[in-house]
Amino acid sequence: MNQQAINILKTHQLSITVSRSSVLTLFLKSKKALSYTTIEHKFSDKFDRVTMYRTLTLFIEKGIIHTIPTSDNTTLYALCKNECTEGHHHDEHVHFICDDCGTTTCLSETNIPKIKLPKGYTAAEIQMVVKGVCERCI
Amino acid sequence: MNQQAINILKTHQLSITVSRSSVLTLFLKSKKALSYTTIEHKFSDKFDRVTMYRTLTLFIEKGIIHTIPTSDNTTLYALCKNECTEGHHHDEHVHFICDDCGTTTCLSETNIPKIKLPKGYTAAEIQMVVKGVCERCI
DNA sequence: GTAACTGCAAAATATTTGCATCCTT
DNA sequence: AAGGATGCAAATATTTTGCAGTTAC
Repeated sequence: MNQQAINILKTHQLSITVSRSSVLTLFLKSKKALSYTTIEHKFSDKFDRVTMYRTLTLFIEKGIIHTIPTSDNTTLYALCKNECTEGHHHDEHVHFICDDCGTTTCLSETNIPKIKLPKGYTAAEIQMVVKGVCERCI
Repeated sequence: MNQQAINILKTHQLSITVSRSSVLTLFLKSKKALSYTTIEHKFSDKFDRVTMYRTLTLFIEKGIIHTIPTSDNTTLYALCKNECTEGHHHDEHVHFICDDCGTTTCLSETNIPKIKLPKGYTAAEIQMVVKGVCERCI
């Protein structure tokens, strides 16, 4: 089992199981956002669909991964950065979805600019998704 | 039937039917984003679920409505502004989701700021969703 | 050993498709 | 009248729940 994955699980006081560390390792390796279908297919021979759902739900609750909103109504999951704590996501970077290869990347270095909201509105969380062509598909 | 709804349908060369104008009227009246469930419940006694799905899909194709990405994996639909044309959405404003009342509003006056992407990335479409407290829930 | 995790079966929910009928143009 | 739109039935896909067996600690 991947040591980094184990550490993350320990940090969040979760028991170390094969399915959890496998899913986490996949995220750590791929370094991009993954759809539920991708994850499920990757492990369909090893774990049950239900376990996948429960694992992902748990990771979201614990602030280990977060969902990325996409306009085409698919759910994408990506690793949170360390600042995420349980129940409160700080995900202040831009997500990029490539129209060509379909890959979603967290542009960790690209911060979301501050914006001025109309009078009366208070922001708690901002998400920004850019679609276009990524560096690998130019 | 609402005349404004009829005009929109005509503009997009769609035949005028009760279900289409009803759905469109709902959007015109509510002036906020609506979930599929909301729309379906509103008309469950009048139209079939299937008709709702087909109507919404058609409106999206024609550039009449667009989907709003949300982090909690629900799909929201909102009216496009006039600049939207078939197959190509220009939806360069910010969407605001109120954590209190759950309402999603299109902040038409708040434009999405230009951002600098990493080398190699080209943007075609940008979406920005802000969560927080809206003017009605302060 | 015990509490938590997993797998299986099945329920509940959401979405899509085919086809006969009805409505718009 | 003709083509498109709708409703119904049913197929398919997605997500959730209950419970018994298994595993981590």
